[in-house]
Amino acid sequence: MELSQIISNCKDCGYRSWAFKNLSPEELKQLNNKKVEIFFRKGEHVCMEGDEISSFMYLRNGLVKLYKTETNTREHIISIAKPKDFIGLLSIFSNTNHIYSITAIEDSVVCFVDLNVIKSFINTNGAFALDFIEKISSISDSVIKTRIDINTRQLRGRIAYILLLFAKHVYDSNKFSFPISRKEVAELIDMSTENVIRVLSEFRKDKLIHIEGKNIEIIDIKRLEKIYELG
Amino acid sequence: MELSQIISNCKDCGYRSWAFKNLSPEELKQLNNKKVEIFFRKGEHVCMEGDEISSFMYLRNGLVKLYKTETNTREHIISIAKPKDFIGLLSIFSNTNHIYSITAIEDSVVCFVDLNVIKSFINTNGAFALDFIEKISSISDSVIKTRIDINTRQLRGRIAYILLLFAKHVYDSNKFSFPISRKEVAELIDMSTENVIRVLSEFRKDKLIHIEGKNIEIIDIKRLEKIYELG
DNA sequence: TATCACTTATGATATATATCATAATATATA
DNA sequence: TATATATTATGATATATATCATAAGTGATA
Repeated sequence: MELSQIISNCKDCGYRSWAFKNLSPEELKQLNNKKVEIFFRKGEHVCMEGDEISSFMYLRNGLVKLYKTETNTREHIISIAKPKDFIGLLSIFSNTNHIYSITAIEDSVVCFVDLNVIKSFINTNGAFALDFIEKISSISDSVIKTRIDINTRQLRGRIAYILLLFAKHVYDSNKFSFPISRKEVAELIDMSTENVIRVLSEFRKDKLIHIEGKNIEIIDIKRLEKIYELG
Repeated sequence: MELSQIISNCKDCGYRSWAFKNLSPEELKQLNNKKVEIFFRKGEHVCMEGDEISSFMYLRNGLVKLYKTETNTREHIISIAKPKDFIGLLSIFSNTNHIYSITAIEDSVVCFVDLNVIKSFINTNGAFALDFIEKISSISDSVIKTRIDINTRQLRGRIAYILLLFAKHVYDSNKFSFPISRKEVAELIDMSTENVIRVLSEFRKDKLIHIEGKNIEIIDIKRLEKIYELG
């Protein structure tokens, strides 16, 4: 694992107003002193299942996957986190060790904030605490919602879901490069790798999408949405 | 829906030390004034998808199911909540309206605490806020873990899971009365009603359990655990 | 460049699961 | 109590999905 630390200041961070708007200048200085910002190349581990929890992790840039290792050759991906997501989920507040592993699936920048600092802010700054609970609630709940959305659908609906997820919520474009392999898609939506490939081929034959290796273009989003809605 | 309000005092509540231990006597009085404790008979709705959120709901007694309505005849159960659980999940902090419905599956007592009072405690009482985040985190995360546990298993593993869940975590006994119908089990673990019944029959034939209507007794917990572990 | 491992691809087959059909039993309701 | 309705039960069949097998393409690396 290669770590390269980035030196930047919380008070100038574009996301400050979003996640840490209720901190005083003094608290921001504290935050800045107790955070490390680390660059991860695609494929590098951010943290591993079992590691001791010491930081609150915040994705500034890139894309990471949150997963559990099932067997030697298979993982189970719980979610894909985007910038502004708190990537450790809530277990960091109720466990001493990580119950998930996190790996960058694109070049990413993760902010590691000393968990004790966050806790002290919660303890002393009520406005921050309230805002903080709202933010973590929203992310945690959307993970639950996504799991249900996926598991109540069958294969074509799941693939449609993933395509729409990347197009709408990650890349904001109908044309994007798949950041994960077909095998990882399979691990994310609970199906076999072969069937992920097969359904993508079907979608191509049905002229719903263009595929060229990792590059995907959605060409009939209306019909794709219908497939998703029907399950 | 029949509501019967119960008059009891928070300061005498057996669960106070668990959920609200960091409140001052003054705050406890405030809590007491802004809470309603309601008795629900089995089958009665605690709240419905779409209802406006105004309370933080806490299960004192009984058992409730949290679910989304899929079609006229089918629901999707997200979780079964036990006493001490915050039954609204975290969406109550990030939404204005409930995204799940809640129904009692056993006679239950639910405490409704004005959400604004909880928020004001978070705002002004740091120790409470910290403890509170730990509690809601733990419940939210266990919902995610349960969903994964269920969906990575096949039918026999799922039924084993549910049986063990009720025996170990709900009733603390190998002998219990199933609080939900086979159809509801199916809705909870994403399988067809017929197959829930079928697998239960198989388990009976394999001498893993005794069944007599709703009454279940686990007679070979070791083998049941093995089936669960194998998936 | 040559070799190796991994990913994508597709067909054939096996397996898991859902659906349909029917009946017995239990539960609710008039 | 009688009747309707929902639940439990089981077999037969259809469908969805996984697994196995094979091959071509891709990327890493020595």
